[in-house]
Amino acid sequence: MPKEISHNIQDYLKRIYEFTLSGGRASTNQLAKALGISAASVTNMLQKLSKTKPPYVTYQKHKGVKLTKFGQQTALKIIRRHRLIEIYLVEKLGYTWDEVHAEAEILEHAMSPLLEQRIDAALDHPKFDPHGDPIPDINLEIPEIEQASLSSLEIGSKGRVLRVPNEDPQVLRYLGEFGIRPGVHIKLISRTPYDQTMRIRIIETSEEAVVGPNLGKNISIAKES
Amino acid sequence: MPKEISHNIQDYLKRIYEFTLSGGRASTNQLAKALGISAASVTNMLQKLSKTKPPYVTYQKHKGVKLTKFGQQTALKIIRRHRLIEIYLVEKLGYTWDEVHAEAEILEHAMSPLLEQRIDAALDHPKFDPHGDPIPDINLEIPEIEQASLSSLEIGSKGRVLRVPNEDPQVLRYLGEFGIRPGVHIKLISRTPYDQTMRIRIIETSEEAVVGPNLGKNISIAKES
DNA sequence: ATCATAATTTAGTCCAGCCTAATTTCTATG
DNA sequence: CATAGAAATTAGGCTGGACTAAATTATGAT
Repeated sequence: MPKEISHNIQDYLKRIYEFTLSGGRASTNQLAKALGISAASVTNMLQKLSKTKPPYVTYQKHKGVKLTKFGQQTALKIIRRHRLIEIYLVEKLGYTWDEVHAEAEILEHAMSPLLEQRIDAALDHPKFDPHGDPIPDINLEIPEIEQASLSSLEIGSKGRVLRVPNEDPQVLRYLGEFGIRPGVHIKLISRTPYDQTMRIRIIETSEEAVVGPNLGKNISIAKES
Repeated sequence: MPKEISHNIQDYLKRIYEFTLSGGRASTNQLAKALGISAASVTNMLQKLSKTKPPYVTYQKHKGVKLTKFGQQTALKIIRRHRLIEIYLVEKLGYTWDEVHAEAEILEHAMSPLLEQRIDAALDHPKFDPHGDPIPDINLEIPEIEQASLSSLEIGSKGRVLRVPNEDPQVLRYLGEFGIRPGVHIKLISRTPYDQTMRIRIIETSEEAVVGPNLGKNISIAKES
C-alpha cells in the first residue's frame, strides 16, 4: 500500500541504507544528524516506515532500524539514480568531482525511469560512480569488488583507490589536490610507528601525499600486486 | 520575506504567467483546472501569494490575479529552466518532441543555478525551445518575434512555424505526423469558405496537411515573403 | 551497583496545501 | 431587471512532516 513514495521517505531510506551497509542498525540520532532534523521527528518517521504494507524497515525501540528487503530495493533505486547523475554531470557537463554530490542529492528525486535509462545508456552502463561507489544495475544488482582500507595496506605494496569519503567537500578538495581519487594507483611508502601517519605515492603522477590514520581507514582500495 | 520558494508556488506562478501572456488576468477556475486541484485551494493560495513581501501577484476578489513584476521575474526563471531542459533532452538525450514536456515539468524544480548555466552553455545559449517558445536569457530578457496565427495567413502566402500548442501529447503527435513543427516553412493553399478548414503545404517535405480553425488559431507563425 | 549523561520516545503543536460543503457574487438571458 | 447557473469565496477539516518540552531508557565511569 505504498502509494507515492515521497521525496522525504526516499531520503530516509537512502541514509539508512548507507548507515547499515556494513551490517548493524541505523540509530535515531545518526539519522537526525544526517538529515538535519530533530531526533523526535526521526523516531516518528521510523515508526511510520515500519508500519507500511509492506514495511520499509524493521524497527525496535531504542535499537534503531534495519531495511527490509523491500526497503532495500527502494533505496537501491534511488542510489542508482544518484550515482548515475553524478557520473553524468562529471562526464557530460564538466562538473568537478566535489560539485556533484549536492546536485545529485536533489536531482535523484526528479528522475523518471525514462531519463534514468537514457542517462545510463549515454554513459554506456557504467559500473562505478566518480567516487568509486558501485552503481546498482537496472535489476538493482550491485557489482562486487574485494575491498580493503588504505590503512590495511602493507608497506611497499600497491593498490587501486576504489572510493573515498564522499560527503565532505573539504576532504574531497584535500584529496583532489594530491590526486587521490578513485581509479588512481598508489603505493604505501612508509608508516610512522607512533601515530600511524602514512606516506603514499600516487603512481600516475609520481607525487607523494600524507594521510592520517582516520582518513586512511575511510579510503577503500583494491589490493594489487 | 520569501524564504524558500516552494515547488508548488513555482507551479502556480508558471501557470499564471502562461494564462496572462496576452494580457488580462488568470482566473481561479482556469488555474484549478490546469493544476488539477480544487478552486477553493486556488483561491486560498492566490490570497497567500498576494500577501507575501514583496507580493507575487495582485489579487482582486472575483477578478483573478496578475503577476507583479517580482512574480513575473520568478516565473521567468522557472520557464527558462523548463525550456532549457526541453531542448537539452531532445538534443542530447534523444527525447522526442512529445516526450519532453512532462519530464521538464518535474526537472525544472530540481535545477541549481550551476546546472542551468552548464546546460545553457552546452546548448550554446539557445533562444528557442523545441516548441518554438522563446527562452528568457540569463537576465530574463525574452527574445521577441513578430508573431501571427496560422489562421491569419492569406491564401498563397508563406510563413515559418514558431510555436504549436505544447500541452497535449495527442495534438503534438498529430502535428508531428504531418511534420508541422517549429522551424518548418509552410504555405497556405486554400481555406474552405464554410468552416474555415485550411489546407497547407509543408515546404520542406512538399506534404500537405489539413488544419481546422481552432488548431490554426493556436499555431503561431512568422509571416514570410 | 549507582548515577550522571546521552539517546530515544511520547505528547502536544504547527504549518503548508490540499479537500468538501455551504455561501456569496457575478453575469447572461428571458 | 430578475434570476438561474456559473464562478469564486469562506469555513472547517485532514494529512504529511516538521518542531519543542518532558518523560523514559540505556550506558559507561566510578
